[in-house]
Amino acid sequence: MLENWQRTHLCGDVKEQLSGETVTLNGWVQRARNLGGVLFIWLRDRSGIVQAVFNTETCGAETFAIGESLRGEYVVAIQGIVSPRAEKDINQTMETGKVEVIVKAARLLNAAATPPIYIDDNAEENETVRLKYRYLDLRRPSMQRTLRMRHQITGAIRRHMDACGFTEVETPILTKSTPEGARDFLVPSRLHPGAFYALPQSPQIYKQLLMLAGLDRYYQLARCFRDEDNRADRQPEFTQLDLEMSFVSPKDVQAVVEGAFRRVFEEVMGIDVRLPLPRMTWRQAMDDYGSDKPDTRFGMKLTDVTETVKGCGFSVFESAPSVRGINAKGAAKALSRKEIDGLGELARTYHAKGLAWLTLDAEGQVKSSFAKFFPQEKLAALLRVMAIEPGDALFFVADTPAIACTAIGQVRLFLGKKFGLLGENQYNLLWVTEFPLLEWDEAEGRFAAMHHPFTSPMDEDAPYMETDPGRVRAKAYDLVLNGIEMGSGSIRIHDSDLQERMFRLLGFTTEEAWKRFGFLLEAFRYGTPPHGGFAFGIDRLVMILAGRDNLRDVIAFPKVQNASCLMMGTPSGVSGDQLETLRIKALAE
RNA sequence: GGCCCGGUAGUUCAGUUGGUUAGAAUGCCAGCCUGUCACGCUGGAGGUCGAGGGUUCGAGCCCCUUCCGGGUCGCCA
Repeated sequence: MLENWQRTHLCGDVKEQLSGETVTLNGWVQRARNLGGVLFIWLRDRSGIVQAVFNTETCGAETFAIGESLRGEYVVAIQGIVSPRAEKDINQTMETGKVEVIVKAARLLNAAATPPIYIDDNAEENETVRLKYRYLDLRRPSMQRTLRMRHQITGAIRRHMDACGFTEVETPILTKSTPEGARDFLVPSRLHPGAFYALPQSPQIYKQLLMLAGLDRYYQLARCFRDEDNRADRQPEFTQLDLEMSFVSPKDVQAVVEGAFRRVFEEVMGIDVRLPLPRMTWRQAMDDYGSDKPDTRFGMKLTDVTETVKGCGFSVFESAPSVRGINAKGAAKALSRKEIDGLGELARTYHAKGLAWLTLDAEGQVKSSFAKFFPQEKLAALLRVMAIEPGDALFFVADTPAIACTAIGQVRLFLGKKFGLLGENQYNLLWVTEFPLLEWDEAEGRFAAMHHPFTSPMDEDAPYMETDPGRVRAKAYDLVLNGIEMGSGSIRIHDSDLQERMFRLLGFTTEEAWKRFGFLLEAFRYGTPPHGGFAFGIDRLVMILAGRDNLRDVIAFPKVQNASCLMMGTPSGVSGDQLETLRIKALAE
């Protein structure tokens, strides 16, 4: 079909070195400028854009007529001679701007309807339009760069895992619904009317069984599915690096994961990551940053002033189990009263009842929402603990420890962003360790696994599982990058008795546990090696490294917030025949 | 499920206190033009103001409902 029209070069590679050579190029018309007797066509392919010149004197009337017919996004092949441009005609803004291709012959490979969006990185089309015509949107150079970067990242990871002796194993997409965790996507079974497969939320159980099977080191770039509400950083289907290792302690798993990150940063970003990464316990992260995924690119750490404000006479502080504060250095002047009110709104979003504030201006004048309730010496003590200096602004939240930490932590993040404390090209990776094994589920009235029900308690805490479950820490660890949770892992329970104790803690009877996970408990009896692993989100990593702020930009064909695909119209209804085959009609009646 | 923001030519937007035939830019179509590079000039076509209902003499604008898109809380082991 292409015959002699197959390209000899890519558009972006047409530079001065090729001057005088005859080249054949294939690509899309980026823009056509017709000046009458001469016309300029910008030709684009994945490598870049180059200018082609049609001139009646150099290409003949027939070829010129083809050139005149060209419109945006037409697919063409051109043959011509690479020619340096005259000094005055050089386009400095173009990679290939010192040359152009003097067209000798051209062939229209395919016409194109007028595209709804212009293919350009500077275009500002609404995302709805972009997603409906995703295949056009992906023609934009920035989108192609991002997808190539994603490929580089997964490539670096695969090379690292290979070098570490891991075996990639594919686990089923059609799997079994699990009771804990997120909502499952279900697939009806034709051969078993009324029964359903579930799409995997993660290959968790399979990878543990692979350890039992003696694979020793497994990994997979696994597609995972969760039927929950979406966010800028949450899609219903996503990809994670999933890995599991036998005969290991947390530091062995962390070493492999760290190595993967170092390799990615080195190969893709040219950044040297120093190992081992910093560690921080969950307790310390919550106390200092008010988050289990601390952004350590700036300080403004939290201070626990619960003790300091005892007996201060301000009932809001005194009646709360915990009072946490931050000192925004030098922010007193920069924050208007309206902005401070806005911070209060922010704190309320995270369930704080309010935000107490105090500013000290350069003249030593105090303004505050609460100081008037304080006796002089108590206020002085508080300001001393907060290390206040003229120009500083203090903020406090009084509530349960969890709410106080989270709310003031969010105020901290907001202020960090506002005052430009988040380094542009700074990447702070760290481990958060010693997570609690359980968290209290208010709605269910029982403890729930913080990580998942196969997570091992720390040896020294295991004795308290029955007597004081809330204090038990887990052999669980998260990797955090710039305040975003990249992934989490743990050492698993490999002992059937301990696993049964865990299920009991989560409110399963032995019978229920066996019904749900019988195959796993059964398997554990046949010589399970101690094992542990990790999983981290590829999409989020690409998002951060590509400098994007939502996942849709790093996924070729993403879903929108309500989990539909604007391009294909997914999900969609199906025919009555299909429903009948699956017995779904019968089920509904 | 809650809260917040948005929806007007293909696209990006403007549209005053509710007042004549809803505008601009760009894109598109046609004509002219031999060195443009966001080419230029002339002309033209292009609208269910997301949808439905209401208030009003009169609604793009006010009210209600609803759909769609975004952000977020809950949720996401």
